[in-house]
Amino acid sequence: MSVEYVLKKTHAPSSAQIDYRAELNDEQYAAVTAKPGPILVIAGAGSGKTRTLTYRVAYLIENGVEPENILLLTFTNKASREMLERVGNLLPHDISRIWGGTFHSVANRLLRRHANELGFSSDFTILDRDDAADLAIAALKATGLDTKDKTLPKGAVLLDIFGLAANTEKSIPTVVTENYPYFSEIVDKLEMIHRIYRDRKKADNVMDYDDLLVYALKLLRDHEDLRKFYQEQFQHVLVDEYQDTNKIQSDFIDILAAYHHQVMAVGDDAQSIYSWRGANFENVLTFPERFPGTREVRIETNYRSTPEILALANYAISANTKQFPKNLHAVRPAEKFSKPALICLQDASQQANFICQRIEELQEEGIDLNEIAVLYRAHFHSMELQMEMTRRQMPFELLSGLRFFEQAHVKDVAAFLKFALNSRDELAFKRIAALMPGVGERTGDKLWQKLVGGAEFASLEPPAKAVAPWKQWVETHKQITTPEIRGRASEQIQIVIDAIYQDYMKTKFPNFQSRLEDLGQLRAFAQNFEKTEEFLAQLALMTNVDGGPRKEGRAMDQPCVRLSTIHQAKGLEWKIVFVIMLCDGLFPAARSVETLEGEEEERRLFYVAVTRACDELYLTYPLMRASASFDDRWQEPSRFVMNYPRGLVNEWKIKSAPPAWS
DNA sequence: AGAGTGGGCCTTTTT
DNA sequence: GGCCCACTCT
Repeated sequence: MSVEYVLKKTHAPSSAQIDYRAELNDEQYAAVTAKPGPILVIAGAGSGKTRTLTYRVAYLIENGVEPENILLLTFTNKASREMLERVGNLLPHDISRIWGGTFHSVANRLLRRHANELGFSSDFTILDRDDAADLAIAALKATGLDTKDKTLPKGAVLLDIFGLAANTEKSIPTVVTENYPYFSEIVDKLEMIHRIYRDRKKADNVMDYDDLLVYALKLLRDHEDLRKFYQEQFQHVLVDEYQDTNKIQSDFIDILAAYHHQVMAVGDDAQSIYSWRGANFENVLTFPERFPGTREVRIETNYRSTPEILALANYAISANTKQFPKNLHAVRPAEKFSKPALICLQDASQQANFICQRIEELQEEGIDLNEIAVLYRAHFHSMELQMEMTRRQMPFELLSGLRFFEQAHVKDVAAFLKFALNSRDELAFKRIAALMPGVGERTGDKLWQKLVGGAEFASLEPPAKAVAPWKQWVETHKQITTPEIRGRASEQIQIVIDAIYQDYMKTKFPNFQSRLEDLGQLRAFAQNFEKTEEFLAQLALMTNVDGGPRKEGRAMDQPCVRLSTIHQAKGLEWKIVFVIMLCDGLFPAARSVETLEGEEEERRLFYVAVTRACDELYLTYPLMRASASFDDRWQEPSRFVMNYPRGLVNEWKIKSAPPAWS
């Protein structure tokens, strides 16, 4: 395949400002300066994956590729922003024209331009998971099925089934057979619910997360002109975390790259942790088949961790049967105190105590709190630790749990804006309606039916109790849809707060002040957008990691410990890492170890966790999980920390604390 | 009939 | 802490 025009020399390479040879190792250099064509980079943990991608982008631009001809796909907005920032620091060029972002945000960008080709209008709104689950249940009800029937799946489960079908591009029956055999009796019903759910979204002009990918791909498949346009535009497609792509994402890449064939896919099969979302690391394996002439580069030098930490990581992952052979080696010298520590505690509160105490000691040694992270399998594993840190006034930031956007008050205010923008948004309408006294699900639905039946919004008749606030809503709605204000999200938010929402909040929430401050931040965030639909889309696609402001009783920018799920920690690193709650059944999760695939994915997750650590790694497990709502339960240590070879870890003895109830 | 409230039960991971 | 269900109140 000849693609001679790609490295056209509009800038002479001699003007290069970057000394690639000096700044990269041989493996990285080979990837960064590879000739045009498909490239597969197998990069181990901590080997400079981000660095390689960043320099590759810089290299392309220095060699005359225009920024808008580059598509850089990542898994999180944070990763995308960091990479683009680093490219910007390397080059004097204007890099804002690079197409960079998550699969979902790039799909969103395409769909905003071309939604009308698909029967949507370009101001469609995006459903978050809760909204989507509600709509799925509404679809179930619409089929006439009995919602009391316990054999029918709940909204979240429906969504999982539909989502897996979308992400793997399989039919509902296939997904049910392969992944949900216990629903095979009701597969017809599931298909019916799915059809209604899909039609409802279209009628309401809303899309769920999976739809962004589904419709973006459909757009390219069904419209030859658009397909050609974007295929020609994206001369270079670069993909981070390729091992976590699923069928629909890899098809999206393949179709966009079908003209230029210039894809750089970077990944590590050992870090594939999203199979439950349809991710299939065999995409890595089959890449060379799909892109003939693929050049393979392996980056196996780890710069991040001490050899002792890496030894543990390599030992842990070696138990997996399904993996590509790799030889990840450390460049850092062995250090005296860098052997991972394994610590057994009585229960979760003693564990929390130990961690806080150790962190305080580290602080005294001069370690910055920003250099410390505590990682766990599931958000609720961090509860006792959060309480202890709060008690000690130790500043921390939560990367897991509810996102900024998912908090009720943020969603409420956003609903006003959504409905103002898209009067077909049923969920937004019903959400606001339900804020009114005496209005619940039934009344909300009746009012919606009247509206759909052609009634004027202003002439709807709510129950007597709700008349006054309803009038206020009508008035507010008028204000935020005037031509001057429509589209200006920040002002709209202020109007909604002043006119109606503030009064509601005072009566509804005990922590009214703090929520009001949240909304102030929401307003500030909204000022970054020129159009309300851009603001709302970004809000829906944003995770709390990506800048959703969160405060746990601390000032902004104050150093703090990070508390994160391992999934959220992917791609990040800290000097000091604690991995907690290493109890069998919690990590690995009980439900995951029923199959070999499940157990191996948990082990990869453990591998990801330990490879986040640069200098010190602490593995802790409580013998008993005590919590307010559960009976105390004895726990077995995680299979991932049992039977280590001698010398791999230091087992710390903690003198037993007085029982929690004394 | 449908909105609001209190008690019991269980907790994966996310764009 | 959150969700669901059953019960009570309007």
